[in-house]
Amino acid sequence: MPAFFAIFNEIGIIAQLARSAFEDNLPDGMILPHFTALNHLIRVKDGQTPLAMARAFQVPKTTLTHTLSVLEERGLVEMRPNPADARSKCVWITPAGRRFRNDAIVAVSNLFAPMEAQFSPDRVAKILPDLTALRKMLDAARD
Amino acid sequence: MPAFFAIFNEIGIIAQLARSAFEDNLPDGMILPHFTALNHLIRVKDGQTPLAMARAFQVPKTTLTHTLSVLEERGLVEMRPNPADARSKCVWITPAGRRFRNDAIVAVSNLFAPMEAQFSPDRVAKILPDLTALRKMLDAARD
DNA sequence: CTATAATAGTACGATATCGTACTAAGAGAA
DNA sequence: TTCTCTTAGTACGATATCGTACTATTATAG
Repeated sequence: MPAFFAIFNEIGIIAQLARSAFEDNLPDGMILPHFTALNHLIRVKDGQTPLAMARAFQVPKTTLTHTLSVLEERGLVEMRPNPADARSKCVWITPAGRRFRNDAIVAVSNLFAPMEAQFSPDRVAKILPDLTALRKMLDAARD
Repeated sequence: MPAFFAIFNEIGIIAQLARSAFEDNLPDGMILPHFTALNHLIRVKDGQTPLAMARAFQVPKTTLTHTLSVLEERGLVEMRPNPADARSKCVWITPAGRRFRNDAIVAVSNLFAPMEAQFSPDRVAKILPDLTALRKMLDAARD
């Protein structure tokens, strides 16, 4: 029993610490989900629907509505009607949104840089596949 | 750059999925932090101050105040004055709190059991030290 | 001993997350 | 076409998290 318990516990703590450290490097009032949404729009593509994004992040769609409304208020994304479906919308990142995301990437690089001395990228690369397998297992278990 | 980014991203997703799955197995209205607090009081010891617990969980003390007030309302913990310091309190787990925690442990065991077929405890044990090292590094970086 | 600083906890307000219920629109069956 | 079911998004309310500011108490400097 304790094996999974221990590992998920450790992972939970790491997620919390990493998130905290990351958010300390974001401008005031911005939090991880704001960055995550913008990053997704660039890494995957923009013009997606809010629902598609909610599924990608595994959060309820009401949570996404809220996150996007914040980003829209701050001019980091733009919501346009979906030409293919009048119920729906498409989310586009703005130039300001791109700038914000790029600045955050720089900040996080500075945050991680000193860690590479203690924890080599090789070592990171070695655990990543196991974590990915773990994630896929949980994802599948979610039926 | 992408190494740490990728690993913290994966860890964040796993934490979210595991938390979700875990909370689905808790009674209505109870969430992970409620269990975490009770579990800590048993695994470490009860009679601790709220501040000591807040530090252990790396959350603001106001968050702990809220969590403990919920647990107290539900009769799962008891707050008593700290005989050594009149500003302070001590948190004691009640028999109902112990029952709740034990039930949750059983539920989570059932949740993890089917996963052991796909992800052996051996494999889990192999990544755990790396995760612990990662956690300690983040903890230290937090100055 | 007294004045000041530090500490434990809480009150309060802002924002985040999420569940339920609703509206509007699309999809499929008869 | 029309009736029904599903889907996309939002409104709303409940709870969680967290920062700031406050009170009460303790520790420390002088």
